[in-house]
Amino acid sequence: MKLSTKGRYAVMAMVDLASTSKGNPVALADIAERQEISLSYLEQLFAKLRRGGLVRSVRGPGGGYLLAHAVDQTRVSDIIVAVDEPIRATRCAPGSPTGCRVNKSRCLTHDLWEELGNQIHLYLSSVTLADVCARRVLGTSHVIDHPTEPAPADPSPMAAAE
Amino acid sequence: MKLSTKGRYAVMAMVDLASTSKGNPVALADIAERQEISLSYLEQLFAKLRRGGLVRSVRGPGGGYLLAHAVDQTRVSDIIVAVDEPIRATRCAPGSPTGCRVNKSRCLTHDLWEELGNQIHLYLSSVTLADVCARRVLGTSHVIDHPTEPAPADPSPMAAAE
DNA sequence: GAAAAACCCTAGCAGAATGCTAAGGAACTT
DNA sequence: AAGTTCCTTAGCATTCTGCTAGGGTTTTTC
Repeated sequence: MKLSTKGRYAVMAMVDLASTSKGNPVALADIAERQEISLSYLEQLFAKLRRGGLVRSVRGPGGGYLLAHAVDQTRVSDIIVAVDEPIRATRCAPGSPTGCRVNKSRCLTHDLWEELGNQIHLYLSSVTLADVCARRVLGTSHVIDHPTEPAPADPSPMAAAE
Repeated sequence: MKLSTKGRYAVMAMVDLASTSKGNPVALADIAERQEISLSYLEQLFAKLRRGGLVRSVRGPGGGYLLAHAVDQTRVSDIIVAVDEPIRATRCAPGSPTGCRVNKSRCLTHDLWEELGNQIHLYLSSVTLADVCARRVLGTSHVIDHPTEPAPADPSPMAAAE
């Protein structure tokens, strides 16, 4: 899982598609204009989304793209996974626990990143296109409990993910 | 907040420092060798960590770096925030809700990314250096509840965060 | 059946970021 | 004073991102 801007563009386009299409195909050119994304770039993204089974295409005049599933069945995590290249195993191997054993502490951090990936996926799996369209996204930030003492007061409020 | 490999290197180095130092300064050259990171690159990272108030430095022979706070007071989120440049506001402004109003649906996704950033920060704030050293990282993946129907069975298990 | 509208595919490219090297300096200890 | 370590800046090769260019293929409509 790679959290890049590419995934953000794909989600923006899918939200546009979901909120524009009432069962009719939506032309990429329309999405490109509304979202201010280059048409050719969009075409590349939708090619991946189609291979991932998230959208269906209709060719010819009056054609365009359709959601393959209902809006409440299309999860944000699926979009990002479909669009972003899976992995670039620079140092550690992705899934293998024996992959990185150069040093103990490196393996320790490996566990941390893996769990972080789980957390991110967990959250993005809980949000569907229907949620984003209906603005049902904010307001459920509650603390993830963890087997350690609670952290002190936050000295540096973080910048947003963008 | 930017989740890059730079932050991973910094966390690796800080874990090494935490587990090596018993109140004594640790030379960067030692960390560089153990973690197989270029010394000069490490120096750049630790300059940022020092400016962020996460480590103290001792110059001269026998010198090196010390944690500024106890291991259970140093959170992973602080390390990443200190090392990664804060933001590259390509399209949307980071905190301002009025920043991106080119289109309705773009603002909708903006909320999504902001909440995702909160979730990531929340998790990384809950993990301290002490947790990583003691391998108290895995095993607490529970579902984040969300005001939507539960997603169907997962068709595509995700690759890890690395 | 031709024209037009849309999807489809590949190659490549400018700019930025990443990870790193190089070089020199400043401060501290012995 | 000499050595060890931190500290800073400049620059560079590689990779990724976002995009352009240019060509298809399929389908509908006239």
